[in-house]
Amino acid sequence: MPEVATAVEQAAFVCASRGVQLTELRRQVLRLILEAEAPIGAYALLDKLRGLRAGAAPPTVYRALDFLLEQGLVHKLERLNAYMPCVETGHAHHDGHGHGHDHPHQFLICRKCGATAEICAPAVAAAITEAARAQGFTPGVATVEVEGVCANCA
Amino acid sequence: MPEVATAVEQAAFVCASRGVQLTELRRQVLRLILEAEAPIGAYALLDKLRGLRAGAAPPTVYRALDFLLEQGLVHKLERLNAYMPCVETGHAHHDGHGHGHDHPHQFLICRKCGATAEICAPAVAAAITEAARAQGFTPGVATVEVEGVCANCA
DNA sequence: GCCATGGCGATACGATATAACCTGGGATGA
DNA sequence: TCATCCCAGGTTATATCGTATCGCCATGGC
Ligand SMILES: [Zn+2]
Ligand SMILES: [Zn+2]
Ligand SMILES: [Zn+2]
Ligand SMILES: [Zn+2]
Repeated sequence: MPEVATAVEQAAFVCASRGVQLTELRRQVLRLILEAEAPIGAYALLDKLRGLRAGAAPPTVYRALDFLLEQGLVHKLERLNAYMPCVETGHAHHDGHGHGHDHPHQFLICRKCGATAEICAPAVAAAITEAARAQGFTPGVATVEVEGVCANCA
Repeated sequence: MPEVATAVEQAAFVCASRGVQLTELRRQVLRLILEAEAPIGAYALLDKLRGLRAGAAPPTVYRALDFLLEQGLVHKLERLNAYMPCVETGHAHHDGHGHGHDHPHQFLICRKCGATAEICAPAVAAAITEAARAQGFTPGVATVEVEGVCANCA
């Protein structure tokens, strides 16, 4: 998977430009998430990580996940308790609505094959903001996860 | 709380009309969820339930929750791993977009006080459906949970 | 050298959720 | 009447998800 290596290098560049360290452990965890074909749970990740680091324990993987989540390199799927890579990583040519870090996003989760796509639909974010404000609510981060059937499985 | 009793009776009516049983256990769990001031976790529910049923165990509460979720009487907040009553229960005079069972809904979760409101914003549902279809994805149930600050806490 | 910081190994624990098995009661139908 | 089935729910154990805490070591100012 050459695109995995590319994504890891982009992540390393992003981290370097922010003055944070993409250490070997974090790199390994990111790579495992990138190699997974669908969102992957923390303990599945731990099993795979043990192939690379004998002594890995839950805090090992959770600390790496915390870092990757903070940096916006991966996302957590709340419905699945699982993690997947952010598709926006390394899109340095983008700007505006927060690409690369804490950007608005939505997920489409296929109930047949489990494939999950991250999309960025400004119209959805705008509708949510408006609906929240209509209730006097000041919106922050919105979790949007849609279960359904993907194009391949239809 | 007279409105709790009313809501339980409405739920009983809805269940009877569907030919399913709102048993004593399910009624107790629904009542505890209705009495909670914010979304309540399964194990907090279990603690309270033990005041009513000495031998209650995790499966006791999870089975009741499964039933109440299936019937659309309560909702699960994925970000919180907690449960709250559906505000639409018993709105028999409503029809159209699925009131009372599997209806589109969104949640506004206050990060200060934890108060959570269920809203129904058709514009949000429409934007999500459109964004999903644009990807060739056939959308089903959408989880929308917005973290932010409520009107009281602003 | 000294100390602050950050990464991470290691143990333990808490919180969330399900699997597997069994019992009893009511409906159904011979 | 009795066999049969389904369903609710009790019981025990286990899987999964996530934190708290301690301590070691390397790095980098001072
Ligand atoms: Zn992203
Ligand atoms: Zn699919
Ligand atoms: Zn509802
Ligand atoms: Zn509030």
